[in-house]
Amino acid sequence: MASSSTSSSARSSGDNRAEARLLPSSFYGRDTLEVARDLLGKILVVRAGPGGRPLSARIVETEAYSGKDPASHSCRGPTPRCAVMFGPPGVSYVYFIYGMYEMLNFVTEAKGRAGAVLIRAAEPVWGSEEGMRRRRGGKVRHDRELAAGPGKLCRALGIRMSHNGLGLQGPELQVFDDGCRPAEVSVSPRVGIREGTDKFWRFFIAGNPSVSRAPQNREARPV
DNA sequence: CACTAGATTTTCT
DNA sequence: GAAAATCTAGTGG
Repeated sequence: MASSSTSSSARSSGDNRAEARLLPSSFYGRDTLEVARDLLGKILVVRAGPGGRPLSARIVETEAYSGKDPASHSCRGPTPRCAVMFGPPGVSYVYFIYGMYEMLNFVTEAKGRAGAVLIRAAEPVWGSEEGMRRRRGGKVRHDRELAAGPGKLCRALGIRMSHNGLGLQGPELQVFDDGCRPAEVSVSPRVGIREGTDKFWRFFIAGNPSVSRAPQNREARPV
């Protein structure tokens, strides 16, 4: 592998035409709904540690959670679990749920305002054979299913509670813009919540095979 | 295809 | 003590 890990460029997929640009923290310090939509098509890179082999995947499905919305962990103020949502943007928020699964979020909004985007699904770009498939237990038929859901995504990429509060500028976590723009974006109610179901705050790339198969897909509409 | 139950732990009431 | 921003395997039509 070539040197210069300090460069903001990165070869990500088989598409080397465009030079990938590391997203600055100002990208995240905006309205949560805008960040959730704009994250579609971006490349997430996860490194297990210094010298660890990177895994990368293109984000294809997100959800917005912010402020006092009853569906958001932030709705009752900065509890120990969700305190990071109130901190500076461009940081990871990882929490554990259902006794089994980690969930990966990116903190949004200016410091002091609570917001986060749940990364619900991604399309493997690099490392699916060596890393992701092994982490998923080897019983996944197609690459497109490796990270087609928030729990699956964390399993495939090796995201654990130790990733909570890490900056998205690296070295463990990075998000790149490689110039790709989703052809068509759809919205729907968020998945797995009981309150706030009236809001269409789930975003996904229409027709992408790595989008999770959620009941909400029936209610989806183009944006 | 639709629906159900079970796994299993952190957080808050 | 109950619910939770989930997934899988199983049943039945």
